[in-house]
Amino acid sequence: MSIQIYNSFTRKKEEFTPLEEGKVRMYVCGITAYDRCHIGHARSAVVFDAVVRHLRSRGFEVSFVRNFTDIDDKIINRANQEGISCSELSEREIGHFYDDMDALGILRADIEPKATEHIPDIINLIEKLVEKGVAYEAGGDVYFSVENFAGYGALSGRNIEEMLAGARIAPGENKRSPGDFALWKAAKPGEPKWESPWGEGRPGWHIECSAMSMKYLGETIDIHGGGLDLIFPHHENERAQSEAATGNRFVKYWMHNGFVTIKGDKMSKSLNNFITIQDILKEYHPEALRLFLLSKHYRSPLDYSPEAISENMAALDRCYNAVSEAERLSGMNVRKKRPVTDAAAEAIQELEALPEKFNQAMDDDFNTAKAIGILFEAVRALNRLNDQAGKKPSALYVEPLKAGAEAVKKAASVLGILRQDPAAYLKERNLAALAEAGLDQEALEKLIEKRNQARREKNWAEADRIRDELLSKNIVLQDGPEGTTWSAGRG
RNA sequence: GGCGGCGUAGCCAAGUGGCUAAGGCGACGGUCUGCAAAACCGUUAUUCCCCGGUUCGAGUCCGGGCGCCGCCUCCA
Repeated sequence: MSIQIYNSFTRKKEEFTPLEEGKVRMYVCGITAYDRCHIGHARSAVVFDAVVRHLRSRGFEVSFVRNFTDIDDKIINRANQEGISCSELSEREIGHFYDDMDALGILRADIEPKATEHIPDIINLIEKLVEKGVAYEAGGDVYFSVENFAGYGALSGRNIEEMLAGARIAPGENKRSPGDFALWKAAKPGEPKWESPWGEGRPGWHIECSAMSMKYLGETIDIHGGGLDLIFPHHENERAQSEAATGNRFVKYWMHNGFVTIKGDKMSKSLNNFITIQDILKEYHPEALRLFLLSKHYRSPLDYSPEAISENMAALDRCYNAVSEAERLSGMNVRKKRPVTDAAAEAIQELEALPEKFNQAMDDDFNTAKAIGILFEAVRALNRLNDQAGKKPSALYVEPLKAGAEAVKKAASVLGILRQDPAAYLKERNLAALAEAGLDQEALEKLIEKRNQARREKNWAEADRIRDELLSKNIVLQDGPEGTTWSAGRG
């Protein structure tokens, strides 16, 4: 069974056949480093992270490039507002980007190039375009002439006439035609600038991705990704520049993720309805955010709400509990070798089928929603196995428990969840809840002992009072055969 | 106006022609427990926005409505 990818260019699912067998060249447009990242950025990052993880788990050698735009109008404006230099601003925001991405468990790209470090490559590419007659210099600017590139608009599904009808030339621009876009912008006073054959200036936005993609991955690459909003004009322009320069196809598969909406509207700076990754992570575990971002197919819109993240937190807890319990049970020293129950045998079979089913879902255009469903079914099977192994211990459960826990963790790792040691995850969560309740472990143990004393005396009212008091502080008590344990609630 | 997408249970969400419409959250019942919690088991959409059509057969294809959203300017 091959991998299918929805190609935005052809608007249908296609069988994925990389240019070179077993290898994948992939480029994803990174951030413009001028502000904190919001959930929309997180979605794009998490989606393409899952793509890379899955391709690698399927045995592909992936060369993954993600750029930083570190010179741009937005950066210049923001730096001026703050009274700092553009490089100070972009360095700071790249630092914030890494803080957020590391927390989310986003793998680093193999190469993470910055526009300002590739000015000579950009200038070379522009020169090539000027030589070929598809770009022209005007007043220190250089523009790409869209009318000289046949097929402009093919990616975004629009034709030149329509676009020209609506487009206008802004004051101060020296374009010949309203559809043309800047490859190089002449320096204005006080702006960062570089020497070029057309005088001092700086690169336009689109050209950097073409230059860096071609430099590190070659003239044609397998996958180029980004948010849906990049299709036009960014990717349309990238494609035009690159193919005009080389005469070859630029990208084999274009992939675009859908937006994060909030109350149904697109999250954006102008509507002022965005929420930053940093803010979410103050409230929620990063893996709960990841699970939420992967809970819907990557091309569909995804509506954000705090409740939605909470729901995923509950599901994540269940997964960690199951794996933790399986690991605990498999570590117990049991000598008896009584055969496993029928229910356990069924659960074992289900767990054995997990990798195949999971891969099938992911192979189908990275259907993470389906894959998560399959993972959760496996978690339920693992719990069933835990149940049986706990009730009637047998040495014959040890291997299936270990294998089951491993299979669940392996599948989860493609989604980038269950990355923590389960016991450590639960402990961390519990200690955080304890701190929030204003208790320390000793005080809690005392309360538990006090309650157990009451229980021995069958003073149920007092026992329940203590339990309810702790519950109101989000500490849940569980009475088991081996005594009373406690854990953080899901509040 | 042009182009594109979406409408599946209380909520979120998979499913694009055919066995019982995945899965999660929530709710309810059972096992366990002093009672609970966790876990497990069971129940929770005779039906997929509406109306027509194609077909032996449609949530899935076609036509027409209604509703929502996005792109067309910087945007993941």
